[in-house]
Amino acid sequence: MYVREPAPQRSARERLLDAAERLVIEAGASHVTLDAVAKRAGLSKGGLLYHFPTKEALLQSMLKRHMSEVDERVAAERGARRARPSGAEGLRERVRALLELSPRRHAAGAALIAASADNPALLARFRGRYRQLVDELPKVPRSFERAALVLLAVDGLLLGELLHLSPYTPAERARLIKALLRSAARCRSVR
Amino acid sequence: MYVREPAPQRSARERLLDAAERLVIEAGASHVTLDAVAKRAGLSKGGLLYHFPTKEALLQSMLKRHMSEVDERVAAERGARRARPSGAEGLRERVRALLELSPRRHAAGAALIAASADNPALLARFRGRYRQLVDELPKVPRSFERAALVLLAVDGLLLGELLHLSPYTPAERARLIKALLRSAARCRSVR
DNA sequence: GTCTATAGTCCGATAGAC
DNA sequence: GTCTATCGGACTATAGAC
Repeated sequence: MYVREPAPQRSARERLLDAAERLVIEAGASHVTLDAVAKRAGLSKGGLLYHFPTKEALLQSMLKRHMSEVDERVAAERGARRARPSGAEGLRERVRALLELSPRRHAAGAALIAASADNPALLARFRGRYRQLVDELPKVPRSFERAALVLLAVDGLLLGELLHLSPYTPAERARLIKALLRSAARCRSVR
Repeated sequence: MYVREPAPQRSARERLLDAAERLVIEAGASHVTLDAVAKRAGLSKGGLLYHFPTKEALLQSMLKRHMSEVDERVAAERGARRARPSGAEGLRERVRALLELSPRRHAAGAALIAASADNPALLARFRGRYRQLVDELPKVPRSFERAALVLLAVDGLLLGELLHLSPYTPAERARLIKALLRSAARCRSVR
């Protein structure tokens, strides 16, 4: 006798988060309405609101799941090399992990930020996570700027693409990413 | 006899654009409603819609005016030095001009992008302007990446601040801007 | 847990008086 | 040119049946 299937298929909750994520990526923040999300997940609006009592709760869960997935990806990248690097060493790995994230994950993160754009509470969570990253940067006068500039350029690239105002061709983008990784690697020695 | 006052005071049209700009900066994109803009300009919604037949027309005019003002600022910076620089030389001046723009102008630009976030037509105009900038960058393999990375970092800083997810302290920000200008200046010689 | 129905709000836009 | 009044639609959220 079996215990009723451990995880027969994705739970309704997860299907809702999937649907919302797909929507925010494909249609943009303004199209993430309760109706649209529920319809896409094959549920009614009432059904959605059972799992997420408010829209903010939905966004909050999307954000949380997204950050977990990015962390897992970074941890995987880290595991494949050496354990627990710190300072600028960690930066290189994080930049690599960030840039090698699937386009889908990029889009999700950036679009989520856009969707949270006028919700200070949601953004605070994101900002806090970012601050942790900055605190791991080397403190030495020149190294800090070097490392932070790499981070800023990554932001510029990803946010620019989210907002559809990046004018770079795929070829140019590839060159930029290579340069970014080179730059991040160069930071290591200046630690 | 006088020709009915050349420009007695700001026209209703300009007052509307001012009001909309103040709103998008202070309250965020989602608060730029026709009602709110009209009220802030001391007009009714009907009055507003006489000058701007649709909301998109309003945003379009805001964008146009904003880009004109930035261009004027860059031209001023340019005039104070030497005329018509090109390539990476132009980059340094543009980066300087961009970074030295008033916080208000920064906020306006970034907030406008956010307000246009799901209007492809409006964004195309912005993207086109950006592409011109990229086309002025040096084409040489290493120089291009160097220069583009500076631009990307500027974007990252400004967009990050728009979205209120920049975690940098004012002191850190000042250090980053100095580093950015140094980096842009260094591009010149690699032309 | 999931549904339907609907309340209540706000938005962009139109119509027409002045 | 500017106003008031209002329409039609979309949104978040609630209430209550199943």
